[in-house]
Amino acid sequence: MAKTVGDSGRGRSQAVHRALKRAILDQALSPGAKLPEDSIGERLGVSRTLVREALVRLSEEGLVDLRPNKGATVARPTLEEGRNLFLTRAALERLVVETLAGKLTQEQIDTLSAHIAAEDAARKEHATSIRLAGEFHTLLAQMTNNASLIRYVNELVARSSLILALYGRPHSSECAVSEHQELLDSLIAGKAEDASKLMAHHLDSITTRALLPREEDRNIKDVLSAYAAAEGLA
Amino acid sequence: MAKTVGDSGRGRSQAVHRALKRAILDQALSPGAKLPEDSIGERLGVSRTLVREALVRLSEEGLVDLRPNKGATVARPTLEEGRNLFLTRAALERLVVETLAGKLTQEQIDTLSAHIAAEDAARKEHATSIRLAGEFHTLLAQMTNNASLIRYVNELVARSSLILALYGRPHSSECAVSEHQELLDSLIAGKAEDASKLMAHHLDSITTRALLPREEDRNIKDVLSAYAAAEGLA
DNA sequence: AGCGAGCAAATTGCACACAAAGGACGATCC
DNA sequence: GGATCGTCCTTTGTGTGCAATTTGCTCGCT
Repeated sequence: MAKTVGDSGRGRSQAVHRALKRAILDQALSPGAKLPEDSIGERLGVSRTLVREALVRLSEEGLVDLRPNKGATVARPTLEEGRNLFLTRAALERLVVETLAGKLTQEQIDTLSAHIAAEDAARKEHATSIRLAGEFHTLLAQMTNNASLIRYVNELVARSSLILALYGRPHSSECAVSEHQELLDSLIAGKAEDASKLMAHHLDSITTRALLPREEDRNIKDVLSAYAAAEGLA
Repeated sequence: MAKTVGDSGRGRSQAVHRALKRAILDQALSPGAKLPEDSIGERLGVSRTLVREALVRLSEEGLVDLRPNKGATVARPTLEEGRNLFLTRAALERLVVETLAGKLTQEQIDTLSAHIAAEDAARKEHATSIRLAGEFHTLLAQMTNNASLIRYVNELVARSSLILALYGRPHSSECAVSEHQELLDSLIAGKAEDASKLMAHHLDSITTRALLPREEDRNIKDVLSAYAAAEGLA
């Protein structure tokens, strides 16, 4: 394990954190997967101490579930949580666009345009395209210079990947590229209202069109309660 | 500092976390204060390991600054960050009231009314009154059943205490009790628009009326650069 | 005096060791 | 045959030791 001095500007636990985060977002580790401290540490060449620290951080970010004495697993949000999450996202991203409308510098505009082009180019590769779509949103957030806003949007976008991984329709293009373009146009034009509406619609359409329940995890309780009722139980 | 076995459903690091959080919010530890792992652990009767874990959590919550090799200090947000934070809060709490408008159960209404009464009663005690005012907002968030929303509002409310501790006008009543009452009335009446506006105004008035710069920490760099220029340095 | 090298104290970074909890498996007892 | 209990094994919880880094201070040099 390369331990070249500059491993990171900072402690190695950050490196572990990033590695795991990346793995999760890439779906190399799928929701529900166990994350034993030992094996991870071994694999990454660090002690459990550091892995543990990274796991704590990830759990604070909502990417990992940490259950006492039972260890860590990749988070497995419910569909309900997913919907709520997108609601929260909408609230925050609304603030993003309101802040940005009419205030983008040329440089920022270029950055965003380039990104949209990249999204368009990568349209075929499902995985890449999801990642890029997310990045567009974090990119926007970044431009607000509002630290807490940036942090939360980043976090929610990351978690959205999990949601989509679990409940996303197989081949839907979750973030229509054209919608990003329209949004950008509104922002440039300084039409805060329009941009706001577009963003709201954009996110809303994900929950209504792209998310759908999976058979295999209709809540066990729900399933059982139906059967229970049929049998006059509970 | 009760340390009775049942400390919490969970590990003792949670207890440490809560203890520190409480201490910070009570301003027993003021912004900028050093938080050495050793002394804290000693004082709380746990090892550095647990303290460390708690500190990591607190830093994720933004209550503590964690700098590599330099240890932890109670966070010291800038005024600018403070303003942005309230902007973010407004965006989220807007969602809270929109979600809740016209949907409160009688029980919830009672809870909120009782809380407002308590706020009114404690109006004299500055510290208590700040805490209660914050709790009103977290209470509202709680009622949305939206996990991420709840988490973020809690976090932001907590951080708001820090901001107010640093930049709050000495004797301003940061959250006018009457405003909470009005807000509740609108929510009960199901007037989402009104409630939304009230909340926005409520939070906005804090930033415009209650926050003011402090002399002693005009950004050190700014201050110094002025002096440096005067002296022909840098 | 002023300045910097270098030493010493305090603190963090990290790994490891041991204790305890949870779970799997098999023996035992109705 | 099935349920229950006990034992072993795996994984987590927590304390402690040692290395590394930072910081402040002293001392000698200019």
